[in-house]
This record gives sequence, C-alpha cells and structure tokens, in this order.
Amino acid sequence: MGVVRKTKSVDLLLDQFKSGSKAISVIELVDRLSSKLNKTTIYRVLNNLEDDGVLHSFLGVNSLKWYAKCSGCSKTKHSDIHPHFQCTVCGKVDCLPVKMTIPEIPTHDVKSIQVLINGACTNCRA
Amino acid sequence: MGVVRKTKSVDLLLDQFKSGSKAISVIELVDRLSSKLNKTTIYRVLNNLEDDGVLHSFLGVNSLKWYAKCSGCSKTKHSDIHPHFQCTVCGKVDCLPVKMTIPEIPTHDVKSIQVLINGACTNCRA
DNA sequence: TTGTTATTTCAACTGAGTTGTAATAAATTT
DNA sequence: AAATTTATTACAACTCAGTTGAAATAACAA
Repeated sequence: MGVVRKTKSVDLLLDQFKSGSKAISVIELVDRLSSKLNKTTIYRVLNNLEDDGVLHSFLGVNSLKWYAKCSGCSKTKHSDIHPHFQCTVCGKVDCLPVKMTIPEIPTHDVKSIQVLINGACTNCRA
Repeated sequence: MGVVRKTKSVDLLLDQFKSGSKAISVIELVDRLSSKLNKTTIYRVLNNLEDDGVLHSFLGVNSLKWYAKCSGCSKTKHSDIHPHFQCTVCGKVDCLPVKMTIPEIPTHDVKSIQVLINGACTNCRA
C-alpha cells in the first residue's frame, strides 16, 4: 500500500538509511529501534517503504532479510538493480555500485534478478 | 562431514534428483518422503551431500532452501556456478545451463556468487 | 474540533530449520 | 558370522525470524 502518512516510525526508519549504500538487516533494525518501535511496526513500515520504491529488500546468508536505499526507483518502477556483497567474516552487506541489466534468456520471461556475492570485505580481507 | 555410509536415506534422497536440472525445495522433499524419513534426517543428509559436492543449495523466494544436483563438483571444489530461475507463477526452480564466472571486484575479495532470476517459466508465460 | 482511517501496538501464532540424545544399523574387526 | 565400533536415524522439544488479528492510537482532512 505504501506510506501515506508521515509518522515517527517512518522517520526513524528512514534515518537509519541516511548514510551511504550499506544494507541493514531487519534483525539489526529491530535491535536498534526496539525501545522506540514495535517489531511488527518495523516489518510493516519497511514493507511499505519498499512498495514506494524508497527501499529494496533481499535475502542474505541464513535467509535473513536485508533492506537498503533505492536510487532512482519510484512507486511504479524499480530500476535500481545491482549486486549485493555480503562479507562471510563480519556479515556486513554492501550494495555494489555496478549497473546490471536483466539478461535475455530465450526460454524464460525474466522479470527481476538478484545477485548475492560472498567473500571478504575491505576491512576483513587478510 | 559428508556421506560416509551408503544408507536407505541417502539412496532415497539421491533418487529425487535423478532426472534433469530441476531444483527441489527441502519442504517439497520433506513432503514427499515424510512417510519414509524423518525431517531431521532429510536436513542432515542433504547437508552431507552438499559437503560432498553432490548437491548444491540456495535460497528461493520466501527464504526457502532449495537443492539441486551439482555437475562437476567434488568434496574439495565447487565449480558448478550457474543462475537459478524461479517462476513467480508456479514457484518451480530451474538451474539455468549458463556458465558463470566469478566477477573481479577490486574492492572486495569475491569467493562465491549466487544469482536468482525471477519471472515466468515456459509453462506459465502468457 | 470532530470524524475518518492509516498506523501502531500487543500478544499470540506459524513454520522452516536446529539441537540433544537414545536407538539403530552400516561397516570393520575378530 | 558374531562382536565391536561409530555413523546415522528418529523423536521430541526447541529456536526465532517473520506474520496475523484486533484493539488502541494518532495523522490528517473536513
């Protein structure tokens, strides 16, 4: 349904994504905000923000849900397609600034693509 | 630890993957085999078969775990990297016969890559 | 200020996947 | 082929990310 009212919850959650292209897991968000927001509210607002094209979600390792800021998306069109990099050492996730196009596959009608890359991030590499 | 003994459970599970490049969700496997095998056994044997390079696993939509046959992998080296296609209509998953190489990303030390493509499969497309 | 309804909260639930442990059975040894 | 060893299986109980329903609250328009 998207966000239709400006509320404290929406502001608090958007604040978390202010800086950079770091993705944040829902678990982390609940942890950070549990004193101010109910868990259910967090899930519902994130869902609304994704509908609006403000955030995008994806699954990391251990099937945890992650969110990150969209760039250039709207309520009707999600155009911000890029790979996500999750560090197997520290667990953090980056949105990689690499443009991706949806590949042509003759036998299948492709709608979206998700790429999750694993390895060691800049901080954790030897 | 991998599979060290040939048991009924191993045989039954491998049977499921005999034909083709279709992936099967653990939920589906539990459903098919629950009269013959315990859920825990299924999870443990699948895990062992993945260690051996016989199967590979990945996450589909709704963060369900899926398994499919590996081709050309061994206990020490997993070389069978390909995209997975999940149909948003029927939910089935194909391993796409497309060779993929691990991309070079200067800022990150890439170890593995998972690609999940969504859309309509041959049967479900208009 | 009042009325409407989106949003938030709370508690209870769901279900995929995990853990510990005793019983079973494959494979090795005698 | 019996005894021994230990990987494997079954069972029950658990974990915990994410969901649901419904009552209370608050944004916003009239």
